[in-house]
Amino acid sequence: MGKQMTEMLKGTLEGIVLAILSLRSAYGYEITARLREMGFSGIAEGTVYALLVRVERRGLVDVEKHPSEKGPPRKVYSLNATGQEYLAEFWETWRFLTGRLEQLHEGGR
Amino acid sequence: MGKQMTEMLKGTLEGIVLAILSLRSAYGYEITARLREMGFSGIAEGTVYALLVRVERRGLVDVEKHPSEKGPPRKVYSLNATGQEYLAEFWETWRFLTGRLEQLHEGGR
DNA sequence: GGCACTACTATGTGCTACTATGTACCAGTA
DNA sequence: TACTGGTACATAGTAGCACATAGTAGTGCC
Repeated sequence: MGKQMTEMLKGTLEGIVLAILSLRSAYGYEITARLREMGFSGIAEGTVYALLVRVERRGLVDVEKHPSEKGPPRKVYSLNATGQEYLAEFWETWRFLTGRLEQLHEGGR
Repeated sequence: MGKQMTEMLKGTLEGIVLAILSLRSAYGYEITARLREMGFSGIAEGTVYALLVRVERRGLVDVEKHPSEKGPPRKVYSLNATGQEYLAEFWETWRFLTGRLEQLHEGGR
């Protein structure tokens, strides 16, 4: 991963994961895989799990344990009402930022 | 400042400041003021100065001292060739991120 | 038995933005 | 004179995040 991407992901990765969960429930390993499919090839597994622990502790997601055919049981996360509110705020903040940056980028030519 | 914004600015604020400098040279206090005009009302002065020290140390900007009518002399920063390359990378990384997030946002409805 | 894949957990590090505080210089004003 | 407010820069300490690394543990295949 580039250093720029690493820094830029701070703050946004959380929103990305919550957005993924808003589409449908998922477990950690699955989320990591989906991120890779999306092109975030360098995101460390540990990062995703740590993030999930955080959002769980903050009460943004609900958790259920499901047995897995392979390996240890899965912790399936789903976005709850608080999480949805938080995600809405995230999108607002994101829109503000993109607005300013587009402005700057266009001003540059 | 919202907590989300604070985290999201990590990695992007640097790009924003470099983008400002790519339009024209500026000094710290001026940059802070321009950020406030842009709507980033909560960005601390200290943050901007620390950031400028960083980018100077990394050789992304050139510095000149100019006397000021008021207060201590100004340190005027201007983006050099290395900085311009770095900024170009920043825009690429940014475009990648916005692409993925737009995709997610649209998939959400 | 060794390897690859699934699935989660834990520790320590580096980087960044924030808060808070301080220095210093000048202009206006009561 | 003393005080306030604006200009201009600097720094020490804190919190949060992504990373690297390592470990546990089960399954299936050759």
